[in-house]
Amino acid sequence: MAGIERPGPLYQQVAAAIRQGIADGDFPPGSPLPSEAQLIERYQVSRPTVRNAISALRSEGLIEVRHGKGSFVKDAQTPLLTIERTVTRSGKTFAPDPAQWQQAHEPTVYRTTTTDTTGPLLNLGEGEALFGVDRVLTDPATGTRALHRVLIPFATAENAPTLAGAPDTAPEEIYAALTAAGHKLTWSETVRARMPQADERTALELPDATPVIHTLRVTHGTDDQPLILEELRTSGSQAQLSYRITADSPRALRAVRS
Amino acid sequence: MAGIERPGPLYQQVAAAIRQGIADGDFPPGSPLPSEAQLIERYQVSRPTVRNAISALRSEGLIEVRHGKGSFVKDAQTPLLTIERTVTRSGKTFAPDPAQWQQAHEPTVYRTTTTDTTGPLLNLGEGEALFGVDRVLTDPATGTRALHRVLIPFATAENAPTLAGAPDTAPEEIYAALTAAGHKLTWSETVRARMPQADERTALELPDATPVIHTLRVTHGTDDQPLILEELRTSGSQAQLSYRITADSPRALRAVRS
DNA sequence: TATCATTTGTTCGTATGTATC
DNA sequence: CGATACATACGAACAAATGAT
Repeated sequence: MAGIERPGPLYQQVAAAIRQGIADGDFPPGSPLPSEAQLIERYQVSRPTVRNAISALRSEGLIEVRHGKGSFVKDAQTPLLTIERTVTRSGKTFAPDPAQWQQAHEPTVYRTTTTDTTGPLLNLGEGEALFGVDRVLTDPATGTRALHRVLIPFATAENAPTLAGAPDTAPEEIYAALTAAGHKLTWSETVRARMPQADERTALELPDATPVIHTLRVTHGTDDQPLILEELRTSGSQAQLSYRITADSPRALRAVRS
Repeated sequence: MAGIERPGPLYQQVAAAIRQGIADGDFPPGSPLPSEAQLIERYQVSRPTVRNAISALRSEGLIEVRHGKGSFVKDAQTPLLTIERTVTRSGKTFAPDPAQWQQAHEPTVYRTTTTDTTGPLLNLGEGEALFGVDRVLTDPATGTRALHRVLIPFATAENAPTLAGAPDTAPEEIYAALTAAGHKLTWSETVRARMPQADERTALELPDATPVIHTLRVTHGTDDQPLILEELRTSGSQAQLSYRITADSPRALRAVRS
């Protein structure tokens, strides 16, 4: 054994030794770890033990393993992209999300109905008709991807003539259309994090051990009536959300459940 | 082989079959999966293959494995706890976070200095002196835990007499003290998600495949001057954050980096 | 293009340790 | 205490990706 004496499972001892090596700068960010064969030799353990140790480090997000090449230390992941979630407005026009999103494809427009998740948020029963618009967004500067969805109840579309014909409008312009229809808009938003589903992992091109940030934003009009629902999913380690907050009098807080 | 013919690694086929069983309701939430020995028998594969499949499902957060007992289907985890991040005020008093936090221990008060993360947020150089206050919070209704940290620059404490003597004050009262000192407060907050460190996993009592939601909140006073920095870390699957947003004129957005 | 060495991925077999009931 | 279930550990072989020859 080479420098391993602490108690606990062998593979954890190996993992701890490698962790220490990373912390000590023996393996700087981006550099390769010793190969499995070398780790076997160095710590005098079997291959399953080495692989178990590497698996532990990978699920901590500390290293990245590439088939046929080796294991590499991830660089301390400062989020590359900041997504500003505060809504800004100049007169009657709303500023777009300052992230330089590009659409990977044309938006997908479809019809659907409320579910037990979306129904309560829109203050509708189950089975009510909705327009849905899905977009895959890309930030070309960082390569970060995001999935964006807008759900527009038929009732909302009917009251804002611009929307009924073209639900695949940018969110800023939906806001403007709703304002033009006489609404004074406010928003409520919830944020949660979870591990991605398999399809999300491929759609967002997520590496291992990367959680998904999931936001639900409800746009409220006059009398706090819910008008539309937006959903945004993106990488929790590549992107961060940003909010600006001002103190407000304690109106009845809308309870937002998901 | 029993119902497995798709291509790809064997363990992925087994994992897919179990996933399907969960989706089909063969294994309802909370119920145990067949034991390893039974899965070996059912799919006619070796023990490493079965364990590999189970490991994949575990890292997706689909199942939970308990030593000596078995593997259990996790119930679809709707966040149990909503943490309202909007600041509300009545006159000169600020309302506390409505989550029913209890302190697990007395707050830990210490002195520290700015780092390359905290310095820029507070608009200070590196090595500037700070008070630090750490708290472990618990929501008794759900058992959800959170780690809260307040960093108070000495310069801020000196200008708000109440703070200098007792930095371990509840955030609402810090806000009130800063308002009393003549500041009109605004806040900027960033949210990110990542996998927990080992110590966070134990402190927050996180199960496997659970990401951490990490927020950084800067309180700004007159002239957008940064006054204090708050940090909140909690489970991304047990808790969700909630924000209320009103459209604002496009002032210079404070770029918040972490 | 083809081949080869290196490196990680998958799969089998087997034995023993430890937690739960 | 014993039976069951998961955890750890060793050994061995072949597959697949990568990069260089």
